[in-house]
Amino acid sequence: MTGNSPDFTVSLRAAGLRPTRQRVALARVLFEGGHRHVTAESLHAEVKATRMPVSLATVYNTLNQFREAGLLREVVVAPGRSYFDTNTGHHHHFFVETDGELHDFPSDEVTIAGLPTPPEGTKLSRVDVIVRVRR
Amino acid sequence: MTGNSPDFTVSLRAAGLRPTRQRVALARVLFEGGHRHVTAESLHAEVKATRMPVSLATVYNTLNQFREAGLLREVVVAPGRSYFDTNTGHHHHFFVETDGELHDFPSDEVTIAGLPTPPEGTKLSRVDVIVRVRR
DNA sequence: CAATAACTTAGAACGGTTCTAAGGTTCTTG
DNA sequence: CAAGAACCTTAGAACCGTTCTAAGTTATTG
Ligand SMILES: [Mn+2]
Ligand SMILES: [Mn+2]
Ligand SMILES: [Zn+2]
Ligand SMILES: [Zn+2]
Repeated sequence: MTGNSPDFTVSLRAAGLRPTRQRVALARVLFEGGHRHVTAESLHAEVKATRMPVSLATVYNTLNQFREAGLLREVVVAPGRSYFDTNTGHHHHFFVETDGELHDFPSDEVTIAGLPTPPEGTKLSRVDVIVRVRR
Repeated sequence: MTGNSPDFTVSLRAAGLRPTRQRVALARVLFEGGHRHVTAESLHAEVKATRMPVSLATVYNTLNQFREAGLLREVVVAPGRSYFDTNTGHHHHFFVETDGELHDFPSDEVTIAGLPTPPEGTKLSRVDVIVRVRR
C-alpha cells in the first residue's frame, strides 16, 4: 500500500500557493477520495469536522484560488449558489433539483452532434450538458 | 396588417393575473417582438424607458408570476443572477461569457445520443445544453 | 358605486459572496 | 537559525441580487 497519502504540499506549491495548514486541510477534504461536488458552506462544515479551524472567508478564497489554478471547476446550476467540482476533465452533470445533488456522467457516453457554429467573433469555451431530474 | 397588437389583457387573465398597468407594460416589453432573454435589472430599465413607472419589486414579482404561469423560463448560466427567457419551447443556449449575452439555438438542430439513465428514483425534468463562448 | 380581493411599492431583510484591515504564518536570505 | 519580507487568515463589514413586509392603491364584482 503506497501512494495513498498524496503530498498536497507539492501540488499547492505547483499552483503557486503556499501550503498553509488551512489550504492543506481543504485540499485533503477535496482531493483525497473520489470526485466531489461541494458548496462553500458544505466544504466549510466538512473541514471544521476535521477539527482544523478554517474561516468561511478562507474557504471562499481557497475555492477561488483552486479554480483559478485549474484544480477545480465551478458549476452553476441553480440560482444563488455555486458548486465546485473536483472533476476538471470533460464530463457532464445530473442535477437533482429536488435536493440540490450533482452527479457526474462521462462525456464520452454522450454524443452531441449538430451544434451550430458560435456567433461571429466568438470562440468556443466549453459545452455544458445539465440533465435536470426530480425525485 | 392585423394582429400586430396582441391583447395582453387576455393572456394575463388566462394566467390568473389581473391585467394591471404594470403587468401589461412588462408583458409588452417581453412579448411583442421576438424572443428575449432579460434580467430583472435589464427589464426594469427597459420598462422605465417606456415611462410607465414600475418598481423593481414588481419586476421581480411579475417575472416570478410569469414563470410560474409558464410564460417564461428561468435560465441560470452564471453565478449571482438569473435570466428570464420568453422562449418556452425546446431550445438551447449560447452564452457569451465575456459580455453576459444569451442566444438561442433550436434543439432540433442538435442531437444528443447516449444520455445515461437518471439516478434511481428520479425522473427527467429537462436537458439543458449551454455552449459557452468568449469574444 | 361600495366592498372586497388583488396588486404595487419603498424600504428592510436576507443569503451567498467579496472586501477590508489587522494580526499571524511561511518563506527567503544571510 | 534569526530577521525581514511576502503571503495568508480572519472577523466583521460591505455588497449585490433577490425576497419580504406592511401600508397605500387599483381592479373587479355586484
Ligand atoms: Mn473570484
Ligand atoms: Mn419565487
Ligand atoms: Zn462534475
Ligand atoms: Zn432561450
